[in-house]
Amino acid sequence: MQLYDNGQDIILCQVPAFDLAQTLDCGQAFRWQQQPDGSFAGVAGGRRLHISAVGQDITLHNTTRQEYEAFWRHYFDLDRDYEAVQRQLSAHPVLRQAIAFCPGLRILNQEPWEALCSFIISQNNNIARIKGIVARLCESFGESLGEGWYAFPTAQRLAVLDVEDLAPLRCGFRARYILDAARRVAGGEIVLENLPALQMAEAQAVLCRILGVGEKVAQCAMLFGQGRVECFPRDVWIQRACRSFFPDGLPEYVLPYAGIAQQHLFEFMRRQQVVEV
DNA sequence: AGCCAGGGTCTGC
DNA sequence: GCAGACCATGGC
Repeated sequence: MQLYDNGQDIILCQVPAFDLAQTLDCGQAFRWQQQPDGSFAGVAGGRRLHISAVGQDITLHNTTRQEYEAFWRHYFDLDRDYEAVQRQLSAHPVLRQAIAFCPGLRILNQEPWEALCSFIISQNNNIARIKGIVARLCESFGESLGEGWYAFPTAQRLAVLDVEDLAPLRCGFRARYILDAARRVAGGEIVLENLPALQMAEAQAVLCRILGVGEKVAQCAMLFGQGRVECFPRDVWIQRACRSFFPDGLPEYVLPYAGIAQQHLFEFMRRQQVVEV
């Protein structure tokens, strides 16, 4: 994969397995907006980015080589061999179909707090509405990045708020969940950065101390916010997929990358309206 | 109008 | 351990 730096943009040539829409609009992140020309604009890690693609050539606009190396390279998971992972998962016929359906889907390495908070908001909710709530959360309490863009608010900022302060978000019963999470993280009771060192069950138990965090939200927080690609969050779509296609559980060879398989299945099920057996 | 959405909590057996 | 009510909100 060749990299060019023209002084304004970073250009990545022939990036394997990277489709912007499949990756940024698949329900794993909620802050990317597709532009009329098909490119995407958004914020991650307190940084604004505009990203576009021509074929497999990807351009990161208005960023630097340093920012790319320090952040975006890992955020877009560019050091993982997705073709090898996809080959391994494709041993199962349904996964082969699901991967063929969105072969350019990557799992983003989002910030731990943003992932946790976003998926607390996701519970018993739909993606369009999650995006709206997250947008209002950032506009209300995130640091301004100029021109109407805002960082995701820190746990410290949210921890001092009260339920009434979150009323404009219209997030319903989730308001007190957000505040409970923010207070535990800001107070140091839960150090998200330390969780990857724990066994998965142990890390999950820590996350589940937060009000409104159960197994599914914890698995999402670890998959999307802590690089744990073996996590397998089971939402209603994945439950249906498992009932239909994996009644005896996932095959052994899927387990190390169950989270990647999961995201392909999620898109395959919800976008294709796959009928249950 | 009723059902569903990237679920979880609380109560009661 | 497990079922069932309940939780806010909005799109269909």
